[in-house]
Amino acid sequence: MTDGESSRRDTYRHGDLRRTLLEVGIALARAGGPEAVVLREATRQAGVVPNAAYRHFADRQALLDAVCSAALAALAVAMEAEIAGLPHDDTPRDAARARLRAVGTGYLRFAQAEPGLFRTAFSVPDNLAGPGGTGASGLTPFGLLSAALDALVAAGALLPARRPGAEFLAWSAVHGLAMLVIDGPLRSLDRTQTHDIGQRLLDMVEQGL
Amino acid sequence: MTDGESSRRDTYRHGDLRRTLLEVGIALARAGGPEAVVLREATRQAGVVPNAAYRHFADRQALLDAVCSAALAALAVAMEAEIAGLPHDDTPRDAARARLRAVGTGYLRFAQAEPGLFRTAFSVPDNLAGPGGTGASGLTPFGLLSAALDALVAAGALLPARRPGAEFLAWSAVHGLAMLVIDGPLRSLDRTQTHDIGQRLLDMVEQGL
DNA sequence: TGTACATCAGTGAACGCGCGTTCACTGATGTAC
DNA sequence: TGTACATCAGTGAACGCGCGTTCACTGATGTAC
Repeated sequence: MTDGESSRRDTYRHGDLRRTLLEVGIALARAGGPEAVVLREATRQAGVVPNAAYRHFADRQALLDAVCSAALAALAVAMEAEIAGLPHDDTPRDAARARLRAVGTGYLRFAQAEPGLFRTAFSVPDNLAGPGGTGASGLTPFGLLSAALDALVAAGALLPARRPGAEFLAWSAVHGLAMLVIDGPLRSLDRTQTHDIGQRLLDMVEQGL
Repeated sequence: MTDGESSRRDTYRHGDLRRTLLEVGIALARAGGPEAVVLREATRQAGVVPNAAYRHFADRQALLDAVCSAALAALAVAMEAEIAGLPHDDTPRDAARARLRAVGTGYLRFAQAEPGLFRTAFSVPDNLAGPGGTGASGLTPFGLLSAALDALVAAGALLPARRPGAEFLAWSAVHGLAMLVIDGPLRSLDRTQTHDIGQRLLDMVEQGL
């Protein structure tokens, strides 16, 4: 908890410790990835004694799960924002193609802008297709990808026979690039370069699907 | 150290503690990934007091680096083995295509067969393009991919204009699938299913490059 | 409107754990004579 | 071939660290009368 936040605390009761712990946990994940989400550090920053966390989370993993859901939600929001920025005057076919690209671009942008949260979002694999972490549309990142591919089929830009499992192909490509960019040998590239290679990758996916 | 190994130790001197620690370290990484490479556990299994490790490695990171190099080497060997199994009577064009596929297939097979080593290989990103971890050909995994792409250009199966940076596109796709399969939502798939989706992914790369 | 009381959020102290790492040491090895 | 000695690989003991988690507690809050 920052000084600004701790001044909120007029009594020895905190007020909304659960929310504060979650926010601090997200900040920790943002800065250092999932392994940085440490109970003692979270309570320290919340201005509270370590075991106070157990009033609100069963254990460390429960806090991490909550942070992980929040990270997935943030990713979904970033992807939705990318879609929202699209022009509306395209043909249905072009619009569907642009939407798939936007999904991929949003994913890559988020990974680069928030590597800690990105790594956290994928640290509890079960959450991926699971319930947690949706954006305004109510869809998970995976759901957004699936919907974009469905739209591609509906617009006649993807053969229905190629549809099954296509999310895993597209996802693999984009996820792999994200990993190489944030943790791997491409991490020294700047924004422009990664954007370019990202677009080439999305060309490859579009062409290859 | 196993009982078999400890019986080698006829004196209080170990003989080849460096090698033993490295081998134990590799076994730990195989079983639990990079975070399982723990100095105290390695010395325990080597039948030696914890600080004995410091005669052979500057610190824990130095041991991990060595294990990481070994993991990269094992990956390179797996990829080379996949290439070596290719038929020799193809046209140069088909042979070059098959070689790229073999590189990808070897990568995916290794990731699934040895997830712990695979994760360890990528835990010290600098090693990727760096000196450590080559196979019999003297090439790193990255080098094997580059060479396969060069051969594709030489055989006329890839436009030279598309060659620059192509390794990152191909690598992204395959690396992403590997991650989804070992840590992500595809980890419940069996060998056959992952092989199929892997081949579809390689189709996409071939088509899309 | 005022008082008695149950609830339960946060306290204070402590636990055991395993880790990486440092220190001064001992005693088997291999070399020089 | 035999002896003296320097080297240095492995020992034994200890350190400080930060972690997650458990325990019995206290005192502010909000509700029932």
